Amino acid sequence: MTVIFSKKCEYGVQAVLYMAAKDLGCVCPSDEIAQKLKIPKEFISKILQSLTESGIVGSKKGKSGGFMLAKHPSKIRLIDIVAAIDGLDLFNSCVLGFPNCSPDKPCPVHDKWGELRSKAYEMLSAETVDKFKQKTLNKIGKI
Amino acid sequence: MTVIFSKKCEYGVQAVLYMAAKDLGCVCPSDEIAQKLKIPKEFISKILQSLTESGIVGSKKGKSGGFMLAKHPSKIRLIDIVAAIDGLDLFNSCVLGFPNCSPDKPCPVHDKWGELRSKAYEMLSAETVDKFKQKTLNKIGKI
DNA sequence: CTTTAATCAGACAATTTAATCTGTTTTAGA
DNA sequence: TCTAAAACAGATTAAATTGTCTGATTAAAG
Repeated sequence: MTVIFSKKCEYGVQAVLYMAAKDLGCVCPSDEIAQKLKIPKEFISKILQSLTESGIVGSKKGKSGGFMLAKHPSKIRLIDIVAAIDGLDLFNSCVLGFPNCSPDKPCPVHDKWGELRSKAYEMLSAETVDKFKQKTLNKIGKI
Repeated sequence: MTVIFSKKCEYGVQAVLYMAAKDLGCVCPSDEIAQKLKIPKEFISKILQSLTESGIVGSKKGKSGGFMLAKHPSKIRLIDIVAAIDGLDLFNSCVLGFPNCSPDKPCPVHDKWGELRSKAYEMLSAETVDKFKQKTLNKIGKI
């Protein structure tokens, strides 16, 4: 099982961080990304296609084509990738699955969880992919 | 999709909170719990059986039987229920799904996520189900 | 112009998780 | 003792997620 994001989302974030760690505007075929990150190639290809529709990633067809970031890495927040793939329900749904969990009908852990959820949201909103360049390069070298 | 716990785990925590909100030692048939919490009855029955094996819940067979807490509510932590159903991998797995994520091979967000994960673990370890009695009663009244 | 390597599109298969079904055993109470 | 209501056990189905396959389209390069 995954931690909080779907597999699609995990792989999507990995791929965007990977592209952000390369030279600006660099074109990456999905096969390269799949190999470097050990992700099934057809799967990451599909995910990158959906990120293309979301405007986070760009694509170039044909020989020597591939994917590239559609924006400057400093303009891509982690939350943008999550929102594009998994959506933001995660940050509005009840952590215990109670129906109609809301401030006026709070579940028992509403407040305790709310704090953590806000911190997570803030972190993902504050961090842009350019900030992870060095850490991503380190990690990729060790996969 | 669920937030972080599986549906089984969400329902398991709900059911234990429900029992903790009732009188001490009170016997609850799974049908009652299913109706009050709007959970499929065969499903919650299975979940309660597994919590019985884990020693968190006790059971009484036959007519006027049902489930009851096997320990005093002040001795049941939220993390105990999570551990029994979903396990604790959640708190050791890479949030981005990178292979071999560890302090010496950290993923790009290892530190940022680590803080949040620790806080979540601490909260679930600190909170025992007796503390949610009033909030649970409030919520159940509004489902 | 042909070949090659890429995205793209959509169907399909496999796996995991969630939920249901069928039946057995147990026990309180009439 | 009989019946009803419950846990218990195991098989099965359904749904969602993950992963694969086939083929079409596109474009660079020889």
